[in-house]
Amino acid sequence: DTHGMGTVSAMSESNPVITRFAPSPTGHLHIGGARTALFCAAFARRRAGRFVLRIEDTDQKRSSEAAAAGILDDLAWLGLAWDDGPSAHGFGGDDRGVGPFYQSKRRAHYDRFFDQLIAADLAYPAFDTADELAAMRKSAEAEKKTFIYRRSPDYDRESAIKRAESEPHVLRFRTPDEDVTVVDAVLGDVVFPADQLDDFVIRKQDGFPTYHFAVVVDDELMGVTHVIRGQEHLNNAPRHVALMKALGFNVPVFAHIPLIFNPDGSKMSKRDKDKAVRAAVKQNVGVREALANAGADDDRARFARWLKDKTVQLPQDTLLPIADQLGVALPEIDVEDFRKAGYLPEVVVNYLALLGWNPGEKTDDGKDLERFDRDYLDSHFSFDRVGKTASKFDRDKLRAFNFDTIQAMDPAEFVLEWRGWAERYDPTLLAALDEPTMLTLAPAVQQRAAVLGESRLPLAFLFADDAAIEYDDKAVAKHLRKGEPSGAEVLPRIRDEFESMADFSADAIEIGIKSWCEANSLGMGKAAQPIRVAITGSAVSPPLGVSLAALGKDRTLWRIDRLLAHLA
RNA sequence: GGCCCCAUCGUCUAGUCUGGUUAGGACGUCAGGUUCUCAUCCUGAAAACCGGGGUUCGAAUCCCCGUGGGGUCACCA
Repeated sequence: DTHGMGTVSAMSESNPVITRFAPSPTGHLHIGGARTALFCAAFARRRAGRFVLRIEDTDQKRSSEAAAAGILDDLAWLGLAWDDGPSAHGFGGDDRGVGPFYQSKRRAHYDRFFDQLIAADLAYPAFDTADELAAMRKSAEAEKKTFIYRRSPDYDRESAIKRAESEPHVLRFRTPDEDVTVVDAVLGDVVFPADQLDDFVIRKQDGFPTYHFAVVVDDELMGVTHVIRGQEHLNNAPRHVALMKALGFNVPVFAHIPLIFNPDGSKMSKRDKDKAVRAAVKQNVGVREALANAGADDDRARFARWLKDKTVQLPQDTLLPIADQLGVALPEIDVEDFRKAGYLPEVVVNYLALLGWNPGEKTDDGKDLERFDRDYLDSHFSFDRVGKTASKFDRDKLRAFNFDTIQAMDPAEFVLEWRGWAERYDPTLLAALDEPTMLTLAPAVQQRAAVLGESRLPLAFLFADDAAIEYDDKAVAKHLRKGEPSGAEVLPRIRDEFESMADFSADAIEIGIKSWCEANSLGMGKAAQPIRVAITGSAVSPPLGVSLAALGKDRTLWRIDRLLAHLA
């Protein structure tokens, strides 16, 4: 089997592969969803097929246009180009005429197949209220049985159809009484016993199809050959297969990929951000009091409700400022979070690919191949190398990948990346540093920032007000007062050396300090550490050359003078 | 609870299909070393086959039973 597929029907071997990613637009793209999309895209590329993007917005209450746009943007940032789908970011379009790609605009298609099923008595109206359903579930539970909805034997079809003309109702699918086998490319054949399958709802009271129905119809109409999705959908697969058969559709190959969890084994969800802030707020009585008593009445009431009830979540625009105020780092959950933190898209893609898939190849020095790009993935991806076990998201490893990638860039390349990120997430930084300065700083930052969001950290001394440098007593004692000669004695002399320098570039400063030390038979540390205390207040800074060059001669001398005055 | 999926270092995993390895790599951790500080970088170390039966000359690998973890049981997707 040259394509690395375990179990594939003869049909799908010969027909072009069509995969699809079908998010529902209820928020940003989740990192797990991104991996699903990645596998969809990679598999389609590998088999020279098509990758379809479809927006599942049948839930009118929760879907939003803004969320859909955000997801498209997230996918584009990751470089996950879709062939068929909404036109955006230069991707998408409807070359095969299978659109539209928003389910809310596909009502006519669904209606057609609803009619077909009703006519064949494979679907029927049901009038149970939510309360009645709940009661049925409750009594089933009391008998320690699982509630399985089935049409009763004495259901009167004629009168039900008549009644449906005037009364609110849902449409349910008459599930055939037979076992269903799901052919899965990663899990193998999975058999679901007939008595587990219920007559599930396929059309809601508002006339919209349920997820199960829309998915099945759309996949058929869009020619989808491989359904790649998270393992949480495995239990939906038999429903879909039964529906497909009832409708006379082709049954695609499924590939249910393992789930991604938090390090503690809990589900990785947007709720984690809320949890992190809640924990911090509980710790900080001051902030809690302040928030409880500030803002509009509505805000305060909402905050009180949130504080009391763990199941209530604060909206993002309220949550984020509180997180900022408390200095809590929110866990990255959505693609946007990783982007904001300053991870590189190609790194995220690389790491995501490794979460559940691996090339099984060695590098030249005999290690497992772990670092690869999209081209590699697109030419090597297969389901038989997709694992079956859920994995925990290891941020340290992602960071390490990102760090290595940042370090491997040449400074110009890094600055381009850095500026692009800052433009979106840290405009102040961009305003404070011109491009030549960033280029000077680049090597120092590259070795100290695993993610772009940390690029400010090693540069804190640069952004500080010259007159606001606070001296660390221990550093002053050790590097200025102690020794023979003491730093206090060395500093004025090296200061004069700086003043006389015409070229105050990083290299010139580096060489200047070094040769001055040699000329005076002093170790580098003898000069370097007092200078560090002068410019940072502490004994820690990036290499002096780039630090002083970025600071500029005037500010450097000023800070040295200030320390000297402080010592006097 | 029913049904379904899964099980190798702390984590991601290679090895399992086609039984024979000192069970390999990466991240993290720890210990050394280089360096003007921090960081980088280099070297090294500790660290795993869930348990029990079976098959076999031989089991991480094949089979069975346990145990554990997870998913799912909506007019959400």
